[in-house]
Amino acid sequence: MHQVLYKTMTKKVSLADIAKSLGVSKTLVSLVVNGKGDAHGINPDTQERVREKIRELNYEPNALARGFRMGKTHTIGLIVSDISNRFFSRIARNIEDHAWNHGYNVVICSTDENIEKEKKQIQLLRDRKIDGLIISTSQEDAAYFNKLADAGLPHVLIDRVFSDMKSPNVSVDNFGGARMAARHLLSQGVKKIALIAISPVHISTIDERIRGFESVLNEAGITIPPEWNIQAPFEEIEEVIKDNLQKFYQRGEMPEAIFTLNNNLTSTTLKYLRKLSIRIPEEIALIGFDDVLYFGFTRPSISAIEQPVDRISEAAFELLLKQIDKKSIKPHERSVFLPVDIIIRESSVKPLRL
Amino acid sequence: MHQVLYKTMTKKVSLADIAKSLGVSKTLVSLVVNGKGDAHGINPDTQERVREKIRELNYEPNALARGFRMGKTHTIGLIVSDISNRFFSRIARNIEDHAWNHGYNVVICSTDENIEKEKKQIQLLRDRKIDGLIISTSQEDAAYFNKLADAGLPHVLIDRVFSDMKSPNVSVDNFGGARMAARHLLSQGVKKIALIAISPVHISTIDERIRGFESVLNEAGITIPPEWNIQAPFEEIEEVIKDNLQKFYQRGEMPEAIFTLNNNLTSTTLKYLRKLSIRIPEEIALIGFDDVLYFGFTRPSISAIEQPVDRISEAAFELLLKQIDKKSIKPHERSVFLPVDIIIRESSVKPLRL
DNA sequence: ATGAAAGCGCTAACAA
DNA sequence: TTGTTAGCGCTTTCAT
Repeated sequence: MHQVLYKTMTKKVSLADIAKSLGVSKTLVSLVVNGKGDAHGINPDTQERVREKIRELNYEPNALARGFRMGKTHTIGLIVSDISNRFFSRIARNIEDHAWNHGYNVVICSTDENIEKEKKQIQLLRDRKIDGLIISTSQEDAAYFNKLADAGLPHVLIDRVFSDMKSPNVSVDNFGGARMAARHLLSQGVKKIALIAISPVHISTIDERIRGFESVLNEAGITIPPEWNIQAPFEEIEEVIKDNLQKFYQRGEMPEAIFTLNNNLTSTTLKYLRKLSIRIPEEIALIGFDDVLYFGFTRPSISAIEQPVDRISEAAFELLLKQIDKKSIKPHERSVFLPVDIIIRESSVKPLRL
Repeated sequence: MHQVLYKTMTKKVSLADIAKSLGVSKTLVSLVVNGKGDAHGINPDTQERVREKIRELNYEPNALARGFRMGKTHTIGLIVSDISNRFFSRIARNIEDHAWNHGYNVVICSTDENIEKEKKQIQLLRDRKIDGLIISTSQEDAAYFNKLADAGLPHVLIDRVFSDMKSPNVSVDNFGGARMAARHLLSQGVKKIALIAISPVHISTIDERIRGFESVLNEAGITIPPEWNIQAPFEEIEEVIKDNLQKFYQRGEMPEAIFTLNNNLTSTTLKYLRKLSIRIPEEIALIGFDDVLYFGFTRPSISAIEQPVDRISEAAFELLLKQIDKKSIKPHERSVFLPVDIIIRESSVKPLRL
């Protein structure tokens, strides 16, 4: 056995190896490796000898073994619908930074709004013993997460949340943001308004945005006709938007304004509006939920409801870390609710009719 | 000791637990858990009893322990300069999909082009025993990766590669793409051309794009004057572009065209060109390396060199998997080299001068 | 067809 | 100030 190792393999050097070659115990080495040497009153000389040997043998601690032993992987999961969506990639970036600053890695998963896939991903991450989870869920209710909470997995829901929920969560004022958009549109004198959402509508953000938007219209005595109340399944966004816009155009019955419920929808709508050479905002005004950098310098620039991505990420990570570190979260801190802003640009401002 | 566990903790159930409660051995349970029951000729009834118990006790295999024992984490690392850059978030998404299909998770790290940070990240991932690594490096030469190769860590370099390199890698024709851009610009009759790059220029993609672009200009007897050969450090892209564009504008000495070396640079340039109300393409034509969805429907739409993101990701993952699975990679497969396309849109087409 | 036992690399009681 | 030892949960020879 020994010979075999000896002969061929460049076996990784372990704690035991360096302990043996130094004639000390593994404990000792472990202590100095983890910087607990002084705290445990270990002879500075000995410590130096250990460090020397570590360098000499090129020892690399096996974090996996350590994690196994300590029940901690220093890895968190981030689950979103699509990491290539700018909103989520910015969140990912922010969370990654916070994680890095605290010695954590983050593994990302995209669900494509597929609930079964999402559950599988969560289960896999749990099996892999991640220390915590930040998730923008596609599920329909809080049941699954209440179970997660009971199971003691630190996690926080972001973006999409549920009202009756134990889990810490951070969300934005989707309802209020949508109301801002509606009021703004109304102030431009438009009455014929279309709305483009993704289905399933059970997703809290979408639901709230729809309700907020319609609430203002209703107050003004306006209803969105069914054919202008569009819902596109995640995989069919392109087709649905394209088809509907074309239909409007051909029939000559176009809305005066469109409210799109996320940045992806906004971009896609913009794309097909352009293809049809429909003038924005003259023929159709456009405003979307969720701002994206380029909206600011497109021609026309695109109005949007801006979400505080940095604050979302920061709050989420903080909430997660508290759970991981078993620090208490006061009830009123458990749900972080952030305001949004409306950024009015060219796309939604109707030219003055003199 | 036992009492303590017994009393309070809802200890996770382990293989041993279900083995004990069934009066069988851990081996047996392990075998059926891993679906090797039949192969080892284990009594179907026994197998069913085990499965039953697993359900009853809600047993969840500890993938961490398994990984520790087997020396495999089923996790790969993806290191890029910035995951929120659309180019990389698309790559991430693609790689994540491939990984998921093969039972792997991916942990992402953004380096901000910081070499020291990158090295720390790699080291951390190695300590965490990831099975492999896909990286768009910011390093200056292949030395580090040659060492990685020697150390036996499966990895593949993407996007940015080195010529003298052992590591499998996948890159695109940066040189050729830049030449296309240059030829196109020349065909529009422009002679006064500026180039905006990120520094450090040692990054292979940037270097190649610059060389490719200049080679065509040189052939046409054109040189880019130093003040139009702009290099922006990663953290100062905004400022540098803004300042330079302003300078051109104020002095009234503007180039007729600008070539930007990545999508971020293109967007930022576009942004400040607009702020200065400089007309594109009439006053300044613009073409960038790396295409982004919205370039297609901006007004004007933006010309760009398009990279085959899907193929990059696919090739990279395949190359990585082969290494992880210890399958041989033929020498000629070790470097995947992909073509790029030029997409000519409005921003780079000069109006006819009659 | 099933079981015993060793061991992956590390940490933490407990001893000395 | 340092060492002994017992696991963490799993897989895998090698026995039976």
